[in-house]
Amino acid sequence: MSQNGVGVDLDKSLGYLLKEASSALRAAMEEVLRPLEMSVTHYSCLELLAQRPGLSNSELARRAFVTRQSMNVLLQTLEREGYVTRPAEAPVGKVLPTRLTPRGRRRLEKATVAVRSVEVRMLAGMTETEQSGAFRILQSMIHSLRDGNDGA
Amino acid sequence: MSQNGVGVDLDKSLGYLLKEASSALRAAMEEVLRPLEMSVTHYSCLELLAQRPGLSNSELARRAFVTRQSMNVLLQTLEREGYVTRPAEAPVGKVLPTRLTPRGRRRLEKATVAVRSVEVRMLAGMTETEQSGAFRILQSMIHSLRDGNDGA
DNA sequence: CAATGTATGTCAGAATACTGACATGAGTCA
DNA sequence: TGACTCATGTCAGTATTCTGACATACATTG
Repeated sequence: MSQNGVGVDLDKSLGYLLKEASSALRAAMEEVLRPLEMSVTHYSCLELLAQRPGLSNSELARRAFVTRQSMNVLLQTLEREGYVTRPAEAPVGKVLPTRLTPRGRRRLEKATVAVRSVEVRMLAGMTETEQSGAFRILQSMIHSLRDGNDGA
Repeated sequence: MSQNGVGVDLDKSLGYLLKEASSALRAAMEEVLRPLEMSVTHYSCLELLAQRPGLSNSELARRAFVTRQSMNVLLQTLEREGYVTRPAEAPVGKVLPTRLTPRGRRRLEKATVAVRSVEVRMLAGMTETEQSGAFRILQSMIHSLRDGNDGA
């Protein structure tokens, strides 16, 4: 109606839709995690550690899409509350491998169930074929975006 | 390798991939906008106003995926710097329709070109069919996630 | 072996976004 | 008309994340 032909056209932009979907997913996760008094970032960190025990602070940060400084303050909190442990001294270099405590594992279990329900809901109405199609397409986007990071 | 069968399996999770893609897109946008001294949120706001002149603060907030309080402080900044204008009094109700100034429009133009190049890069390697497939799939995810927001 | 480059953990301050709260205006309904 | 509900704009305080900076540890290279 009031399009001025500038060219991006948010209604048809895949980038905008990507942001919208990601935002909706985050909101849905926050909603089911709130009763457990856990934030999305907390959950991500614990889930990462369950699947890759011994991950370092920096590695966790990269995989949770935050800076290592942010992850560090999160880990300090989780450590103080007894959900994760880190050795006092680094076995090698400065890298401190982090692990879930039994308490952390218990805390994660409920959250995992809640979050899985969200993912199931998100996938509702999509066939197997569509799901693997979505998988490929998202990977393609990520790859293309990362490529030109330092390109002139 | 060290999968413990918990069930989510981030490597195969569409939710995780969605977050990864969204994060990569945001990083790419930040990179091309940095030389213009503009943040992604600034750009989003201006682009929204270009396509939908007269949008209110609350509407802008919803479409930029931030709270109306955050958008309000952003608008105050943009207004002070002369990129947007709002009437001193609301024509109807409390809603203040916001509009781009010529200066704001000029500022947006360069940013639009930069951001479009990112979107083009993201779409590289995808056929037309894949792009419309991605569009449908993302819309499906959004719809499914919004549905259960007030369920039990 | 020494120099350099890269990656890590961490502290401190700044920027950004959020939650809570309030008053105001419009719509609804009896 | 009056009570009620809802959405908006805005102020204030809180929380979260980021940027900048530093020391340390390993790998590479001459």
